[in-house]
Amino acid sequence: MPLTNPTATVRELIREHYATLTQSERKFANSLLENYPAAGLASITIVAENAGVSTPTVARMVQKLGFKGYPHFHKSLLKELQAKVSGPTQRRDNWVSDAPESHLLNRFSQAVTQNLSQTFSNVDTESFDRATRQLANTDGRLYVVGGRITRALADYAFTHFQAIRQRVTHMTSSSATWPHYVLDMVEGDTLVIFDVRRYETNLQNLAKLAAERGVVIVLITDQWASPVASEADYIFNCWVEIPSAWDSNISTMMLLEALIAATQEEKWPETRDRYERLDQLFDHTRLFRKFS
Amino acid sequence: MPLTNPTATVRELIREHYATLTQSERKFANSLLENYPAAGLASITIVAENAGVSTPTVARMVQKLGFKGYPHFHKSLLKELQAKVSGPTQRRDNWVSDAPESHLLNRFSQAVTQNLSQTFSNVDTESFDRATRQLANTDGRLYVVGGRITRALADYAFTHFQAIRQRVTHMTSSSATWPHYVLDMVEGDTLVIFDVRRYETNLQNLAKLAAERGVVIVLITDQWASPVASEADYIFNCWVEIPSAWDSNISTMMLLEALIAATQEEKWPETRDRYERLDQLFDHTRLFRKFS
DNA sequence: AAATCTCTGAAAATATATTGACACATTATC
DNA sequence: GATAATGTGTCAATATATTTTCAGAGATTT
Repeated sequence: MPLTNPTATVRELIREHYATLTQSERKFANSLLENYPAAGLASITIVAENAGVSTPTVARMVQKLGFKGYPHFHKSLLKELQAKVSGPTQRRDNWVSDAPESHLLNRFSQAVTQNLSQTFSNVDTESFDRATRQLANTDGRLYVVGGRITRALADYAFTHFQAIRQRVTHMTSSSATWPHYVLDMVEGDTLVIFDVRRYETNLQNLAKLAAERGVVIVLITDQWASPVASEADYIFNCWVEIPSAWDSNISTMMLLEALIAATQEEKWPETRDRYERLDQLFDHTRLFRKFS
Repeated sequence: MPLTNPTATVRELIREHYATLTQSERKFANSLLENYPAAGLASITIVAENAGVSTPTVARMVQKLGFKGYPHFHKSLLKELQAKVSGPTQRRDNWVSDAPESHLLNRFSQAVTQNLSQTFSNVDTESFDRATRQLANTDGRLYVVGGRITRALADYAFTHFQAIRQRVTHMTSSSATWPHYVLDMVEGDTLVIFDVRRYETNLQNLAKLAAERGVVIVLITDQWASPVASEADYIFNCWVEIPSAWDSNISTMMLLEALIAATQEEKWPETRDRYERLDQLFDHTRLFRKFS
């Protein structure tokens, strides 16, 4: 029997054919509906056993539903699951309205959306929260360092963390000077390392030296993880692939900003005070226009 | 190898072991994470094929994760799925899977998505394309400058543009030195200015001086537009509001990366050549690990 | 109550999945 | 630049899953 409706979900197919199902076939159908779709994603043997029926019963029933055999049924269920999970991601409301789909901006936005989504869903919340508390801890110094490309992110991090808390240091990207900083690192200090591919050997050495001195290391890296990971206490992976010769750091930036926002929230009363004083200083120097 | 943590989800296990995975194992890991958990619920043959690796690779990897074999891994994934579906709330969007909706990460991600979407749909494609051609034009010099916060973005832009084309200058954020640069600016040069609130008066002065000399000005600013806009030839507005005391620069970064990507595409043959030479230089200096 | 029909699961036959052994290719190391 | 180490896929063996066949158990009809 061909599929009456090739786009129907298995659930719908079962409803549709329920009347023609035999007793033990219904037993399986119920078992599947009760735990949908997981109860149909194992092997026919296991699935049958869980439903309390024999394997031929299951095989016959899926054929009744219009599938060629159990594997066909299995594949169909899987596809449904896939569609459900990737549903929101596929939603492309980020298109640039007046450009064709193939315009770079649209290709780019799609890749970026994908990356952000991946990055977000791979953050371990608990780890994030603990890292935040560590970053807010002003008992120790906070060091920030980046590589060739990520230097800019380290700089951005520095600027913001400096506004939030005291005792922040940006280690310049010239690795020759790093030992000078390490000299003063003590237990309880925090070192934020940005390292995306191509990973820099110097950063790994730095991490090792810092770890030896009891410094807590927060690593922000790409999805493949820098070798620094072996020394790091907190690791955040950012998806960075875009259709281009280099890697995107938008998700890296997002993770960084999220960390900054969380740290700020953690230290709020103190931070507000700092912001106000900073504002007064700006007013005084008249370097900036008042925002209107 | 025993399971280090028998209650960990497969996703967590992958994260935990990611550093020790080999290249093609990661290929599979990524494929699974991208379509989790569906991409791991078919047979090892199909799963491997979808990820573009061989079956033994998958088998070896799941053993690394601590499973006895592929069937064990499969069963584990299934159990997760079952637990999740039968859980209280079924709604899990793309956002952080294991965090409550009110967690900062989720609030943050929502705001960021909103900003990116706004920014994208407000880009004028034609203007974008023309700006790209301007940025790719090596007849004139390309100057990049930013403000207090956006200095980091200017730096990022500089690093990338320098890889793509010749004749790029990053004007340091110390405004005292800007007149020196202006001295050499001529018609046909390009000046990329980053200015988000609070807008800096010096940048406006700089823009005026540059515009007088016939320099094409590309402005990347926020949704309210910096006063530099009146001097600028190309204006890109980025949505920057997040629930925090400061502004987010993720959409700014995205727009910048899009411009870089487009410029690179515009000049592709030349750029590829530059990248290759850059790679050789890196190989030579051995400052970086080869990506694996 | 006998005959027939339908349903069901046991078991064999067949197809497919999984794993292990090996050889080649690639990458690190000296 | 040679050598060792590691990673990867092909292939074969083994195990497991799937389907088919078939005989017996119930239900239904005559």
